[in-house]
Amino acid sequence: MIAEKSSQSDSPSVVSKSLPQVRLEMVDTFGRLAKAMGFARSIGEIYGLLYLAPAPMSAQEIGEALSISKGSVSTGTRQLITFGFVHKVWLQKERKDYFVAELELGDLARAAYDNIFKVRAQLADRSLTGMVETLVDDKPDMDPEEHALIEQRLKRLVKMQRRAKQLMPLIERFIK
Amino acid sequence: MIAEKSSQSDSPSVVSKSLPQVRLEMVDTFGRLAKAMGFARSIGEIYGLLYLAPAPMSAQEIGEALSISKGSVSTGTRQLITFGFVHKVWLQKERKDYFVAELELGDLARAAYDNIFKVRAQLADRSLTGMVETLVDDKPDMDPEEHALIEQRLKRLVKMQRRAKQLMPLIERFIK
DNA sequence: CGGTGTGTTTAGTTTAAATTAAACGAAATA
DNA sequence: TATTTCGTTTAATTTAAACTAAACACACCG
Repeated sequence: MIAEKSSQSDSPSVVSKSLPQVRLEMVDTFGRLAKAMGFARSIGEIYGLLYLAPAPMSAQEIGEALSISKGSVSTGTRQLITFGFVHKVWLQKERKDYFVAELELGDLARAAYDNIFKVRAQLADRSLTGMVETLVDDKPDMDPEEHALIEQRLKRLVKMQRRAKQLMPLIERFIK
Repeated sequence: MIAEKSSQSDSPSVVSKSLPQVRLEMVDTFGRLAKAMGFARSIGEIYGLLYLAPAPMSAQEIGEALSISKGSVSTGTRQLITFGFVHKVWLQKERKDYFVAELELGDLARAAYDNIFKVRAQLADRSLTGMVETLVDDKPDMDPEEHALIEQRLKRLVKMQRRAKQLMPLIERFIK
């Protein structure tokens, strides 16, 4: 038999108050999305949970809703906060932290852009520069033809990177 | 009979011909990049190897240069080919496949865009649509206030997605 | 037909990452 | 000060992904 909707009284192993289907789907969707972007699934799930929450949620509530541990909630929320996807709120008199999803889509996109795309672009930039330098060092020991070929291909990459850099402010204008 | 390559000058445990430093760096850089984008590191390494290769490389050569197994080379090259980053060539009379990196930067960017970004966008699209439908199903059992709130937030997402869609042709124009 | 040189697939192993449980620490409460 | 209640951190476990070795399949050649 499958999940009886409303048994007279709640049996012990049943989740205290199960979420509506939409919210479960949102949790799942953001969980997948996070994973696709190289983050832990739970990070996405927490955000998905908070995104449709009618009120700020405590760490404990989050853990129970998603069946994950205190520790995971702690590290997950911390990450989300540093990325700017979530913020803490303090409810009157309460000792607990409460969490709220950042809904402002512009802010969200910008945070993602700054923290992920831009950083990666810089890293790529640096290593490309490094390779150009290395090629100079390698030159003496290298077949001249191979050297020329590699030089030419590195130049391609530099060119591509320049193009990407042109694209960036364009995107920035769009999402800010 | 297992003929070792040529007994004259090769010591057995030494890699047949070690790559110049630049090429090693390229392998490493693309390996990292791939990992950062959620792919297996080896995928990136294969591409990095081929990108600076003076000639098409066989599966065996790739495996030896990167010290990875036949199987990894096989699955790696397959992925790269389906993404359009690499293609096979047949050298005259040879039975083996040889691999070449796709150098055309436009093609590369387009392939990445089509195969990764666009696909993800479509997936997100579909699940969002699904959630809107689910919300309709959920409505009867749901607190009207919560329903309204969720509806409003789903609408935000839809709006954001519409913006993202506007951005896409812009990017396409740029990279094609 | 074998036999040889390929590429692919599969089952099992290894490695890396995410998650948890438990210890710890800090603040509030009495 | 002792106690409770959170939140964070650490060590250990679990889970997932990548990788390998070996079996398999296919084409070609004798």
